Amino acid sequence: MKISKNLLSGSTTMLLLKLLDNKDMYGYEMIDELAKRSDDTFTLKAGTLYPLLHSLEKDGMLISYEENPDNSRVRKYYSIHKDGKKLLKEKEKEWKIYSSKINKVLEGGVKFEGI
Amino acid sequence: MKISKNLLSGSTTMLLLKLLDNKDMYGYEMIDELAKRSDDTFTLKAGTLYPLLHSLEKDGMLISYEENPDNSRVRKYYSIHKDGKKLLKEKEKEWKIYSSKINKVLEGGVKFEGI
DNA sequence: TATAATATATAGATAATCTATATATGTCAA
DNA sequence: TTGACATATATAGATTATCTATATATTATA
Repeated sequence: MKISKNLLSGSTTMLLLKLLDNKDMYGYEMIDELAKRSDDTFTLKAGTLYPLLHSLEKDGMLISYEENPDNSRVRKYYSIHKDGKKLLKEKEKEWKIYSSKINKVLEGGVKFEGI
Repeated sequence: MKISKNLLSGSTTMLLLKLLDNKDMYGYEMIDELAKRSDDTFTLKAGTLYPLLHSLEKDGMLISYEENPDNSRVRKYYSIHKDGKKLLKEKEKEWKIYSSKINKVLEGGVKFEGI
């Protein structure tokens, strides 16, 4: 099932930060890794990713550096910074609240598991 | 915690259909009921709600009628239609997939409870 | 009678996706 | 070696769902 783009809207930053919380990655790798980890549910477009990475770097959440670890082509790697880790924690907390409240409404006011 | 608007984006239609799946309501009542059921997490603005109701009615998901059951003022009630119920089922299915995949990514690839 | 809450409505702003396009490198088959 | 394709990064403009701001009218309350 294709997930509508506006449902994904708002969680993309959290997902990217989560990927980078595990290890440094370059842009294209993040697209592949996110698709892999989500069983092809989240297939981010390059036109979405790169501007988002630039803005996260501009805001001090990420730091980028160029490298070619396999001696092929130079790739632009991103590393999560201190503020990025803090933002990730906030986004995860927000997600837990948001999803539990959605589930509560769907259950007709009955409290769902978790939270 | 205030939930950022773009995280809510895309689930508003599902939530409104869910409310109307329980009983007919008028616009302002939906805002109150959604806030109540979500512990004030989802506080929809009138400027968001009314255009959305109009578009859902235009698409045949809802039917509206005017009534004043308490003999005070006339209110515009909305009733969920057949296509609206179908759309609600789809949206709920999409939500379950979406949320489980987000949780899977957050758990680092480990499967979460449910789904 | 004035003020606030209720109720509906619409125009325009904002923001996060998307598509489309551009450019360049690396791989592989003909 | 040349062409085609996948990889990789980038940006401009379109789309869309929310928001804010504003308008209008009714009802309740001080």
